[in-house]
Amino acid sequence: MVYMWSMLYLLRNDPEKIKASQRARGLDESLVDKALELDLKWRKTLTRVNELRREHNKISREIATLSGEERIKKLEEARKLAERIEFEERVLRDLEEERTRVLLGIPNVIHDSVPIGRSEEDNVPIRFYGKPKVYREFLDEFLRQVKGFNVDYEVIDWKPKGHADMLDFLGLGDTVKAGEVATSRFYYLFDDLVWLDFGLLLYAIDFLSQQGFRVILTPYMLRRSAYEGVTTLSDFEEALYKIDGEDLFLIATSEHSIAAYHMNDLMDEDDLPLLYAGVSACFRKEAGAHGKDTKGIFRVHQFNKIEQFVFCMPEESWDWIERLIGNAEKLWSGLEIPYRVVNICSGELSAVVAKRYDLEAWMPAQGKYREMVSCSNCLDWQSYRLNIRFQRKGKKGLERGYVHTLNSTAIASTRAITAILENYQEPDGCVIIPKVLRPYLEMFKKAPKEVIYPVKSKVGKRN
RNA sequence: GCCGGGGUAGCCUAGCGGUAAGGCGCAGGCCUGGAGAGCCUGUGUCCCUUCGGGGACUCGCGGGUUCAAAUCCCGCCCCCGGCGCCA
Repeated sequence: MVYMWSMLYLLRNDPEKIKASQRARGLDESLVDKALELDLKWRKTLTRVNELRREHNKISREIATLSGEERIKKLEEARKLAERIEFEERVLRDLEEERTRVLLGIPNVIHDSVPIGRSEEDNVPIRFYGKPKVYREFLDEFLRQVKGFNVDYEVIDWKPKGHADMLDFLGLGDTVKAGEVATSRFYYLFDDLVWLDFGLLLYAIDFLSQQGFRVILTPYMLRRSAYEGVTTLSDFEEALYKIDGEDLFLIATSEHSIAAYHMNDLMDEDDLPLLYAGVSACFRKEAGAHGKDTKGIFRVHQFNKIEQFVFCMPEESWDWIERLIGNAEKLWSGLEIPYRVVNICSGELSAVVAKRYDLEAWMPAQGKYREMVSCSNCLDWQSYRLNIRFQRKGKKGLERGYVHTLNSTAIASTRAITAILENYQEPDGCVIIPKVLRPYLEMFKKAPKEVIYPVKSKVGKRN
């Protein structure tokens, strides 16, 4: 069995598969032919260089045993050969760089089960949970999003407040002041919402640690060389904050620091899978999102997140993606928040990912299902770039290859809070606390236990 | 930040201008009633192959000197110890 980098393997053995993936993503498929040609040239050149080097090594070895005329003659010969080798090596290096550049630029090859499509509209819902509260005016919109599934729902005649309005109404959040001192998309949260934030995180790590996930706190910054292994170049401009004057980037998710944790590692098959429940703040520029979700805390530059991360054997990753989305569903059905799981279409997938499920919570005030969880199989896209390998006993001694990596949100705090503020909102604006979170609030004397009520701000500037 | 020591194959260790030595682990083979011990071979990356094998590369990373660099020179990264600073 061959376990080379899957992209190079496919290029040499099944280039049509890469082309089909490129087409499905709406990208240029001629890159594949270009890579194929470069690879062929590179291999030919390498063979030639190897022959020259062999000759040079032979002469060089002879020189050590010679003296006088003979030695001088061979020295001259070696010098000339070295010049030629230098030239050919430059050609080789250029070819290799170009081939690598093209290959690294090709997005992950999508899985057969990924729906072909261009936009959000082409994502395919596969499961629904819960009984959404649907405001009468959103009924058509809701039915459209249910796409023929038989989903039980409850029509309500009062319009829930949006989560942004709820921050003001409850007096527990301030995005205006945050905008003044930081920029927009930041927030101050107070009291009950802080307890709720922590409660959500604790709930998630308590659950995941019982599923065999190792709880892990990670660096909040990574150097570029590590970061290049986990994401695409465009993310460095669009998503990541850079520390001024230093080779450091704030992490957008602990997925990145966890993947990087095993950079250059070689794992025994017996050690896999490795399961991690990452705990971290996440920092995102949201550069391409002007005008979207500008109010409130749905889309922010900084939030807390519990992340599931798996390193596994290649043949197990398609099983693991189902288990990860399953874990996320257990957490969210535990919260009793209505959601649907969608299979993300080819055109919406990032380059890193071969397949992705999103878990989208029903948002009663928006009349929409909105993304809460993103669950992805990255195959060897990250592990190749980070050089994370496994070894196993094969027929001819040890076999080595690249592990597969997967990641999935468990709970991202601010988004989960928005979902709770809208789904657990009573007509009077109070918010019931999901039962499953209550144990994690019990331990704090001042934390809310059953209901979040509006408060008058002690600062008095707002409300 | 300063001074010293260090980074060698999966792990540990030698080598300090002449083409990576040794040990452990692991795999295969011999031996055995079986196991162990012992002995032999192999052990990273890549290319070519008529599938027998042949060859190149690899000593933290990147340059330089040389016919030849793990070894000498320059820059950078990381680890350990000490000093300084510090929650």
